[in-house]
Amino acid sequence: MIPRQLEKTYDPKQVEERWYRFWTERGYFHASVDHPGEPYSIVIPPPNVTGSLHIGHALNNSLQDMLIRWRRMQGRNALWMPGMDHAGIATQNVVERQLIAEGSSREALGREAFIARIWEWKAKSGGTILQQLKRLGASCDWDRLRFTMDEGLSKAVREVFVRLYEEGLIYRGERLINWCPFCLTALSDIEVEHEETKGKLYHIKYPLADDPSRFLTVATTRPETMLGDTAVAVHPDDPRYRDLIGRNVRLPLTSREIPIVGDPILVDREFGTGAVKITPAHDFNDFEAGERHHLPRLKILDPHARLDPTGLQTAAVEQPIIDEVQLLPVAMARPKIEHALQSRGLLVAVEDHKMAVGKCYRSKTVVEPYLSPQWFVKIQPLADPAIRAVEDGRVRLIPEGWTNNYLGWMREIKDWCISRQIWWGHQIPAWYCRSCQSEAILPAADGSKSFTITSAAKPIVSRTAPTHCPDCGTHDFIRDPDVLDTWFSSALWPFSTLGWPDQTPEYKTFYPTSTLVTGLDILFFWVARMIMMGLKFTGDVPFRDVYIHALVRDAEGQKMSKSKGNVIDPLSVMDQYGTDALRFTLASMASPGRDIKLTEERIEGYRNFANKIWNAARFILMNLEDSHENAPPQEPAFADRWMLSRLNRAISEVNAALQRYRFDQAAEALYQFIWHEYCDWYLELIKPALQDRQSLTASHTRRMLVESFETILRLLHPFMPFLSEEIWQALPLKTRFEDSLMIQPYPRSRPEWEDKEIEAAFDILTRFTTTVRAGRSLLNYPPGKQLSLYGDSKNRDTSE
RNA sequence: GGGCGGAUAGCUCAGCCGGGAGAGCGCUGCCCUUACAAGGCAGAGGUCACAGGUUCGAUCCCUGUUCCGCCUACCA
Repeated sequence: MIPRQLEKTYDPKQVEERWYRFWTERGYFHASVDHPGEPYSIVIPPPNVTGSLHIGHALNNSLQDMLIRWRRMQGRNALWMPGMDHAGIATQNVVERQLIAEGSSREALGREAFIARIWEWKAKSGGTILQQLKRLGASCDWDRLRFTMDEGLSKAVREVFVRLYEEGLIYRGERLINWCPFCLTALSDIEVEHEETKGKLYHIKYPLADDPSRFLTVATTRPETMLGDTAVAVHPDDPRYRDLIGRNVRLPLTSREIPIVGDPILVDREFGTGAVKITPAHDFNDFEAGERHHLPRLKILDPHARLDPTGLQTAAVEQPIIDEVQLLPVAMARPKIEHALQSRGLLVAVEDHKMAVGKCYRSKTVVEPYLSPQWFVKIQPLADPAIRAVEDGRVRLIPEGWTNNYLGWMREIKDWCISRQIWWGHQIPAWYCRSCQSEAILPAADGSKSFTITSAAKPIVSRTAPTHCPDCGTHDFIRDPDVLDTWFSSALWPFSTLGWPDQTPEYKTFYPTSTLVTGLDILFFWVARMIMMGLKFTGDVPFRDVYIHALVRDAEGQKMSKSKGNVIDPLSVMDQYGTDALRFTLASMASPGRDIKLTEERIEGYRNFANKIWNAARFILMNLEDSHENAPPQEPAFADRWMLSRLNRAISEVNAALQRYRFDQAAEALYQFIWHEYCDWYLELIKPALQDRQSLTASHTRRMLVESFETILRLLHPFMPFLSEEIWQALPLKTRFEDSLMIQPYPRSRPEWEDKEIEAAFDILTRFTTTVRAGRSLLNYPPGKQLSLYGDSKNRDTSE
């Protein structure tokens, strides 16, 4: 049976799929609640159902798999919980685009049929990423695969929503929110990406109502919104304007007069002209100022961010102006307004101005502040415990440098807008009685079947559809059409996937989870909210450690994106260099505090490393005898003792590094030891001893070779699972071990292997011995002190 | 505007508690030495961004400057 004939170069294609199937068929990935080991659990950051594997996923999931495989080999009851996210807007957009290509639309289909269509799509082409994760070697417990729209998870969502509502931590109200005019839905603050943009600052003269010869000049970046102004603010202590407070200005282009108010919060005397227009319905600051001064809110934009004719009428805009700008998108209306002001001599100046423009993180459309009835989570009562949990170390952020970021953000956190005006997602469990709330339920302006539920409507929030109205007893309801922010269900992920709200054995065993591995980009979207929800509903933190890894960038340090054409596709990397090479590369580059600039050369280098190991295996297999080795134990030779001492050091370093999430250091230690110590020196040094195959020395050396190499393979396995398994299976160890490397014990450091004297002697020798060949004669001396290397099986490093 | 991180060999980066300047790739020279040319051996290559300070001694600690990147923010 041995030596086995192996090819000169390692060919991952021959290997990977075979072993992955082997592992799954034997159920090695399955974590049982009955397992005697101490639980170790990780929930996967659920990839979008629309997603396909990009390099960031590859990094994120490789690291998780390393942790899981390491812990599993240590004897822990290791669960890696896999799943997918329904990804509300992203998924809806995908299917909607298909419909449009077919000449249809979601409106034409209607809500139910549209949702059915998405499920259909999901069944057919959703979740390709899961197959790709398998190629990566991910040892997830696939039996437990969850989806955020599962019945179980939906139940958790309803439970949380209803309980928060009943406690007054969820409310509905008309507020100014971030609105995407393309997606036609509300967004939360963190779904808006700010981008520095060159804009203009327009200085506009507003004539005083009682003295048209005098003007107040305001500065604005958005002149078109002036049509919705309901006041002008100045600083109450500003001597230039103090006397004007309380008087009115005539708002140009309209027939309205609006008051001049004093507002020290809104107005910075130094900026612009020291006078600010107030447009409460279309600007966040102005909204708040409007509340302070009890100003009306005039909404002049429609949901598409076009000038709304009805709104303009209400705002008493002059008819010729209405005719000119109605139904124009804001960007097109702006020059018209600018021109109108200019022709009346009211435009004093236009200067360049830098500003941050908010864009939708999905569609990249410019986001509008928009007044509409929405649902909110009152966040402060949830944030406080989440702040404390990090402050007192119950949740540890790694690297800890992010802790301050987290705390800073959490202390400034604002209420979370959780309603979205889309169809795909968890529909809000709120109903309205048609008979007693009829005044608050308005038919939609566009004449469609839909309707608008004003903020005055009184919702009935319930886990299931209500049977009768508690107020009037009738049973004619409409359900709130909104769905929840995708991140609402994600926030429950660590416990909803384990069966909560039921007290399942899985929940009791694996919650709180041990480690969360995530990128910085979703620290606030996701991590912070999981901590808040976890503490609120389970009374415990959702995870102990949060390992935050870097972003993967291209060789120029640019964020990878399809539009830039600079993506490194992990799938083609795996095709070309093998999964193990990719995994090892990502591990080696995962040093904290720096983004990863991935280059193909680096991957190639670790492909070579895999090949090096492969050839070391060939060398060992070529030297083995067909018969079993039955030589009596003998003390190891000088070279053996040196190698064992170094191996022991590598074992310590790898374990310590993994313990601290220093994947880069673990990879470095493995690389150094295996290549430059084990291969470059040890394998060379023992060659003479192997020459006389019949000799006792050769027999002992062979045994030492197999033993040490087997340990190396176990040490390597979390990083290069496929290669290590392939080689391990070829080694003649079956009589002693079970059938897969991945359930073998992970090496632990063995103090009796440490031998500082030998190491020092070796260092001195190699300083004067420039070639391996010369070193050989010196180092292959007979053994010095006795070492019980083989011992009996009890002494193996199998014990926990 | 506030905060964080980075600047070390041609390139990509590592350097944990202050004392040796390192790795991979690339480059040069010699080797198909019976595991591996995706390899071996030998080598060249650095004012550790800049300016001060602390110290017997600074890539490392402190201050400031410059340049990059990221996060965050309502200056109209």
